[in-house]
Amino acid sequence: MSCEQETAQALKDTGHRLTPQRLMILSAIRHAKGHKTALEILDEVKESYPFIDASTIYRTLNVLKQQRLISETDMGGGEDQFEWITPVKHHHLICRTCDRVVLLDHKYVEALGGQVVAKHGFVPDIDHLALFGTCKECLEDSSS
Amino acid sequence: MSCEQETAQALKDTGHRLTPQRLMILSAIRHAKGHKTALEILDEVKESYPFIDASTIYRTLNVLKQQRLISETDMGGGEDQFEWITPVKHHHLICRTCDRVVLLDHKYVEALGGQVVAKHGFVPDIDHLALFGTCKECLEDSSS
DNA sequence: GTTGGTGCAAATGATTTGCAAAAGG
DNA sequence: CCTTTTGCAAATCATTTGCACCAAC
Repeated sequence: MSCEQETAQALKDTGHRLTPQRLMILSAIRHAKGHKTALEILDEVKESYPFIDASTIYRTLNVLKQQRLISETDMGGGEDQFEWITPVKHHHLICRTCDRVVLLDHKYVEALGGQVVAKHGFVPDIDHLALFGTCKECLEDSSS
Repeated sequence: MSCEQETAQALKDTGHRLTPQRLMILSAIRHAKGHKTALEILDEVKESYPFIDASTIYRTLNVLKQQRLISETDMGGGEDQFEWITPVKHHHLICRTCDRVVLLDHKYVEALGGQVVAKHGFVPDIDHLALFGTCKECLEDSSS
């Protein structure tokens, strides 16, 4: 069974329907390199189907989020970022000074997650963490 | 020098002015037990000074955030939470199922921060982290 | 058919902004 | 004085919602 079909089945199993709109939205998110905002997804789907409405995007995104097929992250800057959840997770270090974004390997975050489970029995869904701070370059600039 | 005066000086040093409105907003945040939303702060200040406007709250909050005197956290649910930054930091585990909020000691998060610095030279400002997931109780409920 | 989904338009609600008046230093 | 800050009103802008129609299953 292909990945697409698995997703389709997952939706059906939870009483949801498979519509062309949803398939287009799904495709837009899955084929994105990184994250996309709801409005970016809207624009992309509109290219092949101009009748799509923003409300359909938001409604579908909420369904996918509930199914934990996608993650939603507030990376600062108004619009939330949506991304397909993959087994290989990554996180972001966002510089408050220059807005640079540095990738953070999941293993560091995984360690935190493990401790949270051990200590509190709470299982965190850390699919996509965004940490704000100051990057190496800006630190060097400010100290010089 | 009292804490209040230190704050006042910090603002002055960066070219900001000390107005009664700012002092009231400052007081509302500092005396809050936990976090407060911008509109909650607005309501509180309005009790003693009804002419205060929401825009003043937002503008002041942004100034204080830039000075890193307060932290802003998206804890889900529309409005961001603002909180006075203290040396004793704490974090939250928020259950997606029952909305319960569990406190997380800073030491676990501190370890992650240390690794980020060591690996990337990036200094994260993890003043108030919010992790979403499933709490112990809800996990037990769902498995029974 | 029944239920869930869509498009449209209108509403919502937090946050922002332009501007003239007021006040801090 | 000069510049920042304020209050007010209006504007933004992402997201949500009510509703009639349509489409999955």
